[in-house]
Amino acid sequence: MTKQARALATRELIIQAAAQSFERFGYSSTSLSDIVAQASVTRGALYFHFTSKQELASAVIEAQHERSVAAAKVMVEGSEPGLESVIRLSAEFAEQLLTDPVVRAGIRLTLENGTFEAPVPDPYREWIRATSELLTRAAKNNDLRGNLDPEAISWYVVASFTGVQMVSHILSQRADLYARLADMWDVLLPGLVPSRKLPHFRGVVASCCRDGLPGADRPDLSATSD
Amino acid sequence: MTKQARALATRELIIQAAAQSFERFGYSSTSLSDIVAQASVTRGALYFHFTSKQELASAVIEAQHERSVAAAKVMVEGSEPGLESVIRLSAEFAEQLLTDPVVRAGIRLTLENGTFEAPVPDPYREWIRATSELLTRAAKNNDLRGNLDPEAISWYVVASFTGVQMVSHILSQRADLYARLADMWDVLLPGLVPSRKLPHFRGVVASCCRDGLPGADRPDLSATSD
Amino acid sequence: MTKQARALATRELIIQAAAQSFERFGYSSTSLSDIVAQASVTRGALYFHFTSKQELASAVIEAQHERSVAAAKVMVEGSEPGLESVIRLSAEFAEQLLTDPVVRAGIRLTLENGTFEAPVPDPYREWIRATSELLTRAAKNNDLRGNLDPEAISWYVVASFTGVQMVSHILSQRADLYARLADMWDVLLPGLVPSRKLPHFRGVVASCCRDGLPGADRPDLSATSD
Amino acid sequence: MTKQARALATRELIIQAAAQSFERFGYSSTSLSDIVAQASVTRGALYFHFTSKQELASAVIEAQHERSVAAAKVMVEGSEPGLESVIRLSAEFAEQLLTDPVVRAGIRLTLENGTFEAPVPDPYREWIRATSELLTRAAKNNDLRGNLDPEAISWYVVASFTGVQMVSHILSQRADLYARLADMWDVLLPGLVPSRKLPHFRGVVASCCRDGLPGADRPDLSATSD
DNA sequence: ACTCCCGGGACTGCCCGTTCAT
DNA sequence: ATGAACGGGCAGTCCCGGGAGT
Repeated sequence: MTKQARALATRELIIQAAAQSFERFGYSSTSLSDIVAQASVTRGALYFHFTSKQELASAVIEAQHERSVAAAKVMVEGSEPGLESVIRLSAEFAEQLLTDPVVRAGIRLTLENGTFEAPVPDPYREWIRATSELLTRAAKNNDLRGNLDPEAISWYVVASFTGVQMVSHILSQRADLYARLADMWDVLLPGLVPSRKLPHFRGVVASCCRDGLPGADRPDLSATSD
Repeated sequence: MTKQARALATRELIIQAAAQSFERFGYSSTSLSDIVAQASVTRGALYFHFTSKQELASAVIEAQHERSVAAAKVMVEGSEPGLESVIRLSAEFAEQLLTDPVVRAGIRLTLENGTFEAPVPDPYREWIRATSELLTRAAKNNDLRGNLDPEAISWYVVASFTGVQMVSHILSQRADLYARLADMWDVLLPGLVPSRKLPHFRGVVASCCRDGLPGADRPDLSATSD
Repeated sequence: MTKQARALATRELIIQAAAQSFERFGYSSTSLSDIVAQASVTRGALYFHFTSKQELASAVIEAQHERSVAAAKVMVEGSEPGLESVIRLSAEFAEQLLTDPVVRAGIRLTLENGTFEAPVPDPYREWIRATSELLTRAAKNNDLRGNLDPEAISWYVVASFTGVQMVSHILSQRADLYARLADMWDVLLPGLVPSRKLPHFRGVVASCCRDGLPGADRPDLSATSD
Repeated sequence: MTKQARALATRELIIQAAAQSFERFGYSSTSLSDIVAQASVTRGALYFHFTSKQELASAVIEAQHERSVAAAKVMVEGSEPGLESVIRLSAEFAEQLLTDPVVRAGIRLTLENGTFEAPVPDPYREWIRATSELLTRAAKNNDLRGNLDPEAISWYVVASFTGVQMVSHILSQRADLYARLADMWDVLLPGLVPSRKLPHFRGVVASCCRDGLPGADRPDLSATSD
């Protein structure tokens, strides 16, 4: 029992260390030496828990997958009105990205997908599905303008969030993620909700995404990039 | 002269071959062996034109950068109203992504950025700047709802396009890119333009993004990913 | 008692499994993982019985050694005329090779000897000695032509059998071993025994080595080897 | 040209070094580090000439194969009577084994065959074929007793030589190889040739195999092996 | 001016034989 | 007799120069 607990801890330690390296360097630029050094374990220990680098990467992805869909599940099973949930969910993902290296690594690994031949679970389908569910609920609640297709919007909301997060990553290491997320909803909401409910949802966005964060300025465009 | 022409052709050939490999495998999983095999040149030839793998990757990025900003420049220097230009520009980028391996490779390499220590030009700032320019023009033209900040919208439009392109890549190898891009504008436009002009811009989107494309269906969400 | 019996059974099981791997892959290409998988025991169990891979290999060799000298001992202590015994002994060895993986593994490990620094018992001296003993008896029985040196013949008979067995192994996986062994005696006997006794010994060979075996054809030489 | 000569020399150097290690340790106990150290070349040089350890081993085997069949070919194409050629051939092989590490390594690698999945050329078929050719000639020359089957004898002669060489290797590191080879023919000839020609062939054997060699004594059997 | 053969090392991912606490 | 961890070493192969050749 004690043994197994310790083994599990080691396993978790390795995943954490791997996540940090994968996040920084990507899959193939990360060497197992990096990981074992980070985790302060020996190669043998690593090999005991994961028989290949590939398997280790998959474990990281799986861990991220779990956490992400867990957050979505909480929302879907909750009783909050649909659109509020979607907004909160986007903020929740933002927080995961900012606080959890495993999530960041998982996202990066998923995007580098081409490297893997083995099909790894990609979270995008799940996110779109969850969002779709919530937006359907919102439509029943009359929180969505008529003539909008919940499925099309769901796909786009997920893609949009993905882009916001990535560009924020590239241009500011995600320092301005919350602010950019708020901008995203500012632009989106008027097209999504009936005018009379706009103030309400603006409030929801404000409560989720504007918790007195630093780095809210958009990047200075006058600086050339090279 | 003949020699130099031939040399230039070889250089271009190598860049093409490199782009194809970089696109598929990413920077560090691509070996120079892959590239020389693809291009049917010897290692020596490659080494003559590019003194390192790093430099070769930079050349690919630079080539993509050139093509992308060239497209933007055409729009900025054109006389077409601002918002139309932004829409057309997004379609133009979509086409580049679908037809030009160098562009796809450049995008991927830019995203993998962490791998490089050398600063490579990132195109996002340029795109945001160009978009901002165009949207300011649109505002003067009264094509934008009042109270909208062109800068915030520009940032978001670029990020949004990035996300659309990436998620389309992940879920359908970009087969449905045009359709998803049209969906994006469908969601965005109502929040951006005065109601009376909405039909007009819907038409612009339709003319750019709906050229009878296959693969327009959104992915089947009922299929689990693993 | 029960415990010890079980322990002994485990030990034997491991030796069997090890023999099968050693026979197929040789000493150093065989991994302990192979063996523990084959034997369905844990690494720990293996290390309880044998403190090193080396020792395990030695145990296999020892087991083979035992069985081989046991057969020889039976003959030496028996009362059958000398040359008959030698012939029967060769057939007995052939059967051991065909039926007992431990014997095959032991032979292979002995030949790879260079790998070991520790001196392992080699059975060749014993076999030569036993044969020598039996042939001396045959000489006293006037079954050997005059002027033959029993020692020289013994050495050669053992070497000859070794070669027959090995070439049969290489060219037919030992499928034609009995037939080739009969051929060997066919060639040897005329030089060894007085002419008048030749028919008798031919009969002995026939009774030992021609039990209606398949695969008796010599290999097709017209087929090139590559 | 100069370059190519240098390259060829390097290649040969590597094969020599590999042969020495393979001979001593066998295929899988030999590490590439051993070989590059022996040859004083870098791994890069080795990798340029041979893309895998397997391929290097095959090159060694091939080199040995060449030399062995070359010797056989000389005999087959010569005009000497058949049986004399066979005897001389056996002596020639003995000399190759004693003087040429590549031959010794090739033999060892061929025997360890099980390790390789790729079919490597085995020389045994060729040797049997050549011997068969020569013995058929001998039969026509009335140097063979009637009723003997040249094919059966050929197979056996090759196997017998193999065994002699191996047991000599095991028991004396081949120090007594010539002497044991002479013993072999001493035992074999009476059964092979007509009595009246026996003295002649005894002379042939003597001229080939008794060049004043050390280590001619048979091993001391009284010493136990462990 | 340009191409390429040949070689140089430094890693990488893998996996092996072993031990220690339980 | 087990599960977990230990290090070291394996084969492979990568990215890169230097010098001859065209």
